[in-house]
Amino acid sequence: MSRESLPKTFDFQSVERRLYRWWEKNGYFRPTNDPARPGFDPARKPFVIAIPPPNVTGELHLGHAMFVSIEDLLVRYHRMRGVPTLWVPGADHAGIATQLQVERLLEREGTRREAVGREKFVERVWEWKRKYGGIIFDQLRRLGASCDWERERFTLDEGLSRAVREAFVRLYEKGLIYRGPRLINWSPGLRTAVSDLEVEYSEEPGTLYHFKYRIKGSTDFIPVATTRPETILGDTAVAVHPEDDRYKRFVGATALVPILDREIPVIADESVVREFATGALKITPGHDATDYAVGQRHGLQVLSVLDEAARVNAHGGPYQGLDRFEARGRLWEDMRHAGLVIKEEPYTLNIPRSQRGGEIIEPMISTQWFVRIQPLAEVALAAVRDERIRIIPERFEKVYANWLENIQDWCISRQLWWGHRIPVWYCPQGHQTVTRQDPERCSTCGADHLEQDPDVLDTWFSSGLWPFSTLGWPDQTADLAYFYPTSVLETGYDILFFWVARMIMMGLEFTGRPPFHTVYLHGLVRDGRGRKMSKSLGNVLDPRWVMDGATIEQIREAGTSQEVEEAYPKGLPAMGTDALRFTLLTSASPGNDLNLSLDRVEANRNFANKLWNAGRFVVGNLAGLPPAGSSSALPPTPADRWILSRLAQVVAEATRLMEAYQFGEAGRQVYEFFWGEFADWYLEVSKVQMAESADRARHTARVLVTTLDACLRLLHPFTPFVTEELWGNLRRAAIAAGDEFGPREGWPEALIIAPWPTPQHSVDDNALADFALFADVVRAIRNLRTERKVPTGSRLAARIVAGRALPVFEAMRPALITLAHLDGQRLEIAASGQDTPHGVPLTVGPVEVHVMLEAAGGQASERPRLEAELRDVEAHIERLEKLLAGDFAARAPAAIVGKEREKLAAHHETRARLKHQLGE
RNA sequence: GGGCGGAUAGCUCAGUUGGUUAGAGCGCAUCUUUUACAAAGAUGAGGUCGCAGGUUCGAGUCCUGUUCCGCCCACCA
Repeated sequence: MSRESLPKTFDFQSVERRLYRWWEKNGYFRPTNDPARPGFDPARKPFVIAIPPPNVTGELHLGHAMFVSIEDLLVRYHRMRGVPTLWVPGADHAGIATQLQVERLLEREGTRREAVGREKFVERVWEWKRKYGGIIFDQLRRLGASCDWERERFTLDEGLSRAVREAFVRLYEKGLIYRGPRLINWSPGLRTAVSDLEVEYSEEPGTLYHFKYRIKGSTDFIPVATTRPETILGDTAVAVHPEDDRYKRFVGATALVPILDREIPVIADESVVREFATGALKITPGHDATDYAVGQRHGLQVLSVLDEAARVNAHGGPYQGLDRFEARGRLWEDMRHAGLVIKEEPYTLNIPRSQRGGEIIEPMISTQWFVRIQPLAEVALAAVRDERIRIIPERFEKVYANWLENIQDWCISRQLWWGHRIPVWYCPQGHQTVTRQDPERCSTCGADHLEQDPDVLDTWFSSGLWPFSTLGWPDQTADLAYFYPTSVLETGYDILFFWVARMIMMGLEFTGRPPFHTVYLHGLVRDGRGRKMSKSLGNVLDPRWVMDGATIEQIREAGTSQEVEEAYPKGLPAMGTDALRFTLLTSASPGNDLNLSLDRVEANRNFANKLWNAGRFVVGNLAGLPPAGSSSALPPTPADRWILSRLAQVVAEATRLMEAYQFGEAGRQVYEFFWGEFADWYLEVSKVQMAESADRARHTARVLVTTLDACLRLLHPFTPFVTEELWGNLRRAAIAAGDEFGPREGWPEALIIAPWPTPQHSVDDNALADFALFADVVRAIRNLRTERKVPTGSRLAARIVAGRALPVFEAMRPALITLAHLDGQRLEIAASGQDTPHGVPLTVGPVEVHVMLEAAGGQASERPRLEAELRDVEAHIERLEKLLAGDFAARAPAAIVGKEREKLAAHHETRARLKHQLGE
């Protein structure tokens, strides 16, 4: 009956949502040991992951699919190992990204944020967040993320805002936060400062402008080159190398800024590269980082010539009000007329662009808040160096160290409205008041007219607190005491500096402990040809299409590449969450980018279906099982011993690999075992065994249940849905079939909380060898059938000279007949051959097989094949004998040498067989 | 300029303490719709593991050099 109740293909579409709701409703995502609940045991060590909080503006993409797959795998694995497990979900308010969304909304309404006003605007953003902020969580659920949703957090919620405030005040009080004018990266479009990390440099063709810097009171000039002529307006020195014979006589002279005729000094500085361009350098401390450093060394004036929209300001004289690029052109033309232009040459520029939107960033002097990062960086560096934190893959430890060793102070203020307002108040005297509670009066002079700093904090400031702020910090909550530090921090290597390093710094600073002991970094998901997925390339693959399918119209509408269209002209078939997860988990290795191929996802969809059907077979057989006969104690068959030995090996190996963070290999091993050994071989043999007798059937069913159950458990962290659904059916069928089919400790209520398997049987090496030989014989006969084009339906007679493997072949006789399509009436199995060999001779190691092909050619035609085999074997023998005669036998480990000796012995045996068959 | 990664079958990729006949999926060829599964089964073809040296009894795996591709960091205008 249940055979009929299970559909032929796995209908993941309907199953996935149902199971997720069921898991969540039953509370399986909550930690089994919870400080808030009765029976709490503080001594049990939990496994904890803080989710990398997606942006509230987020749309599900393959990066999410990747992190959910890996983190959910870890979480499910530890949960099954019986460890109290917590995965804290949440979202990031994502300052700029979210503010832009709402600004765009206002634009459509025909207004702007400045017109709406700060308070109203922020309210609009909250409104927007309430409306769309939850969508990303539904999408994470779709991927199977088993987070504890009752602990969901948001970087801008009340508790986390308090944490941010506390962190800021503490750093301020320690003198690690300061405010001041510095050269920072300015985004003229967004009108805010951004951090060094938010700037990307892109090589672009441009021009190097050569011109004359006139010397005051002389007709002499110094030739200077620049890529940005408009910055001439802000020059406050001309620098030459102190030992440059061409120019050193000018040092100390006064130069005249072109057009403006402002007087500036000529200085000498070692940093000037004599060989580059003209060998003389104009210094613009107000708009160039290098020049800023030179200016600091020489006490030069710092002149800002651009306003916040990157237009020339009053210092620019006649160019005031012009956009920087327009000013560039005008100034250069004016200089040409003034005879100051030498030449223009094509030059490749390294242009700083905003990571968001790509607009050109202008280095500018601006008063901002900074974190003095050195002391924090040193502690963070030590934590990795002394292995309190381990990074996987290891090579990123060097990248991490290199960054922290050369780190610059962190600009944390942003001129935005959406975010954590900087908790600093100014009185009319300009005193700063920084407190945990909003102050009434100035802490210095007592003035009661205070104004709060208008800026907000960099989003990463709050994310840096994430592992502990989500657990209640700064309050010493029970959650914080029990679940902190977290265990593994898993994320993409692209935010190692942005997020991981800052969490480590902040965690150590505020809690005195590393926020996690392991950092696992995954690579970026790229398209099938290795390109970054981007809207402009039109190669973005939406994970929802992969899971649920997409029509060709949907794909075209999203502007996805030809590639997908060509491969799937009728649209993408639905392939399910499990297939996507398994693909991401098994085809990627840590820290390496993955070119996702849809073929692979499809193959794994087929794997899910394979699981489903093999499971269906086992479940169906349980339902139709005959009642037990008189003698229920039967010895296991060679096939039973083999599969249970292999299962024990696979369980041990998969567990070892999971512990070693080699998830992909663990998944692949179980895949190979399930499909290539259990389904392809044991299942086929089991059909024969089930038909033998009632007792044998029940016995075989137990092996089937044991193996399937273990495989489903091993695979559950990878493919949670198909395994849970199947396991539920298996459980029901097994319970109905009798106690003997259950695990000794009974069936748990759900796979998600079932214990991770441990090896239940010892590995029987003889059983492994016996079955390998059996399978080789079957393959050899099948091969012959194909080679000789024997019709599928016809059965062949055969004679097998099994030697010492006789008992195995006798025991496997019925399976041999079925799998090799032999004629049972005319199959002879003997220990040794007495007669002249007849039929087509095959040699499988120590076993000699003669297959009777009535219609086929004579025995003579077999000579070439047998001779070829003999040559092959003799080559092996020669190689091995040479190997064993050399230093190898003396120097290699005994076990390795022994293995080679065994191989040699087997080859000798084969050679004897072949010679015998050739009549020698 | 410094650092890192990749280069393995036609394609996409595995291959973690070096073990001697290198694996998978897709694709390809031939056969099969046999009651778990055609999203399948059976059989097969296909690789001097980028190149050159070295260490070792033994190298895809370790070392050195080198070529191509990609990434990160960096104050030569």
